Amino acid sequence: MYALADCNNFYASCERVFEPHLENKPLVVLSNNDGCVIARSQEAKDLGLKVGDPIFTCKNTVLQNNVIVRSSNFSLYGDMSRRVMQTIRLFSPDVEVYSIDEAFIKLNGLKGRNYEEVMRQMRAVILQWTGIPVSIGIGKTKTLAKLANHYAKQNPRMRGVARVPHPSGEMLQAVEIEDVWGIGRKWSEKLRNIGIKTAFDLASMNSENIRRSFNIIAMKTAMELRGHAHFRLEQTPEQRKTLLRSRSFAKPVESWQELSEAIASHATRASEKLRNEDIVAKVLHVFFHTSLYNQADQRNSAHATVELIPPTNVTHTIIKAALDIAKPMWKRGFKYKRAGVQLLELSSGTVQCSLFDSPEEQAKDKRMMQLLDAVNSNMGAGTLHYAATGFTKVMEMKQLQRSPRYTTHWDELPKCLCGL
DNA sequence: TCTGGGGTCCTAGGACCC
DNA sequence: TCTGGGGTCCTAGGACCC
Repeated sequence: MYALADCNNFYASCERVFEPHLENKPLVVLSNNDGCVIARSQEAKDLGLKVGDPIFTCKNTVLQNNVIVRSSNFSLYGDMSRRVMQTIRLFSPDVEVYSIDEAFIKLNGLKGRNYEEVMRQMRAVILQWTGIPVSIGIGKTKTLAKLANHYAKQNPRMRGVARVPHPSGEMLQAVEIEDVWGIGRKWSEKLRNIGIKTAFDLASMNSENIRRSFNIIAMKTAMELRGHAHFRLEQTPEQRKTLLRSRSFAKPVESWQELSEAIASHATRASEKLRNEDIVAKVLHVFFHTSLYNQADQRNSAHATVELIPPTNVTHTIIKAALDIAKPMWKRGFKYKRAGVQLLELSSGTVQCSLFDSPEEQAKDKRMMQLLDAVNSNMGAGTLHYAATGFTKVMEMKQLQRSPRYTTHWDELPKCLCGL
């Protein structure tokens, strides 16, 4: 048996933990640079605000309903997530952290006990210790646990915990096809066209037909709905295959100076991430482009790939390689809106050196990176950085409404929540 | 005026091998 | 008109997830 614990309106709930006066009010959290809605409180959902809506198109709804608007505060969300996950681990050792606000839990260790009861208890503890409300779904497969979770959220009378019953027909009929885990917009549309409208309908479909019309994942999803497990709990995450660092600019960028600083910054962040995971990259991809909403003659998109020989995670090596391939692609006169650096063919362990590599140089680079990481870890990110990342603040985000980083910065600790 | 930032997997088709 | 039978690797595009 599996359970899925999913935090309710996670980012909005995090904002509320330290600002209880936001309870029961419509609240949205925006993407980087305050562009789009990425999270909503229930009240904001009820007003029809959608994830992905550009905030400037929602102006009327926001003003008329006094919707509270917050910039994203990932330091806070990441730390709150860690606390929730830690609490979950006290109830079962078999936990897969599936996303920042969700975890699958294998319930086998709880045999003989009433699963719903234990999960209700866990839910209460998480709420008490972290202030975050969660919903929990229980089922024979991960897909069914997801489905039960969705059902719990839709039906307040479940008080946050639902379990797929035997027989499962009624609950499966109550869940729309697009709400099934693994069935997205395109497939839902296609399925609806052939009369498949609910989870129950999909579970009743012939497996081979599903595989032919969609793919093997869709087929496995249908089988999971019938109670046959195909997706396992993945506790030790597989080594990542790619790593991307990119961002839109708060203000469009025209000069090579600013663009190069942005690319160097992304290269820096990506390299740090590599070292953090003790892996190296063999392939580097750099891209930048103007706004997708520009007129055709004002659009420009550039990307290039280069092999890193030997594979590396050294910041200055990656910055140099990135700038070397980016420079010839930059065109004067375009307003660039986004840039990024992607690393591929990642691997861990020993690296095959090439004939002309110098082990002495590599050892030196390694010591330098260790020192760099140690300083930045002790004294704050960016304390020590490469000049190539610049001083123009091109990477600074527009974040007008960010709440304090209550739990991760000494200067921003909450001083008093009790009104004294 | 203003439109996020990450990931994974599967499939088809083409190029190549014997 | 007829035109072998197996493989692998790579890439682009499209689907999905949060």
